[in-house]
Amino acid sequence: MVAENRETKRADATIDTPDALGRETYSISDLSAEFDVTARALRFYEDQGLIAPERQGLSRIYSMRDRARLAWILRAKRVGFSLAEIREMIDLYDLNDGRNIQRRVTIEKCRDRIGLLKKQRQDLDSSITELTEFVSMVENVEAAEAKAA
Amino acid sequence: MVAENRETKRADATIDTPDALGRETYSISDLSAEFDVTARALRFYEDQGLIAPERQGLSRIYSMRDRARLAWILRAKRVGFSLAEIREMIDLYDLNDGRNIQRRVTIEKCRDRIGLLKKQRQDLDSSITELTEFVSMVENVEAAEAKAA
DNA sequence: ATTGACGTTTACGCTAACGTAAAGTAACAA
DNA sequence: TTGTTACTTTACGTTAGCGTAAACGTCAAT
Repeated sequence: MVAENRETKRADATIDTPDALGRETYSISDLSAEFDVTARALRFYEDQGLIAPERQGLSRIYSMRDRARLAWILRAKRVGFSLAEIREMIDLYDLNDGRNIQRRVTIEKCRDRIGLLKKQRQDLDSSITELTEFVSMVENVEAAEAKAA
Repeated sequence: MVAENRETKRADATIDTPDALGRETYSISDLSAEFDVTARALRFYEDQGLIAPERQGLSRIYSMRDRARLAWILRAKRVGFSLAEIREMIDLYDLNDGRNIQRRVTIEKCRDRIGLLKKQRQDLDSSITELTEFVSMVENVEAAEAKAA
């Protein structure tokens, strides 16, 4: 909408990242630029019931809440949740606002996920150390060869 | 091959997890049981060049090294690597054994991945705290309602 | 008035990572 | 000999997560 709001594109915008210009609404290309996802993806998320921006005619108008939710969605994606799972979680949050849900189920589902995530963190740590060690190994070989020359 | 080696199935077998019985070779169903993946998956990984067990006739015979490699592959999968990426990494390791590669490229690729992994770890931490907080919130609401009754 | 930038919907296409028969081989047991 | 069990190959099917036209609306600027 506004022509030049090119505030340096960043793929790492999170839920804690406020819009530098403090606007109240965003177009689809605003958000797709800011979060570095395609408009197609955003429409797809809407199809899947993950987000529901208002409309002005046909055009989508994203609120700040929508923007925060998108950030949340993308982070969930990055840690390996499927879109279906993400929608489930969103439903849990929402339903819990309305407090008409069996909480036991909610809690157990969450606990399971937390367990999985912690496992995943271990794997991640192992991979990081392993890759790091590999790199330094390669570097050492390099140093040794330089000395031999 | 051996009928009853049912050493309690565990999905968390890792590269550091030695076989409780210290065998030297494994059948495809041994490994698929131990790591809780299907035989189909193992054959698929072979198709993709991730692993290459020996043969006895047609049957696949997995060595301890193959088993370790599989554990490694599965861990890489759990942290979000695609099979193609995993094969690349394996190639890096292998080629570096033979030391006929441009190490600079290798190192930079690894550094990039490490960066990604660290980012992923942050996201993971955020998600864990967030989910944990959500759970305790739900529990508190529950407690409050119990008091109100 | 037409061009261009931005938006829309509908709908078919594509890749990854297997699932799932179908059909056969090889060894061992009753 | 006839099963049963464990293994094989070939090959088509499936799901997720979008990509990619096609075909059209809307507004501002030239």
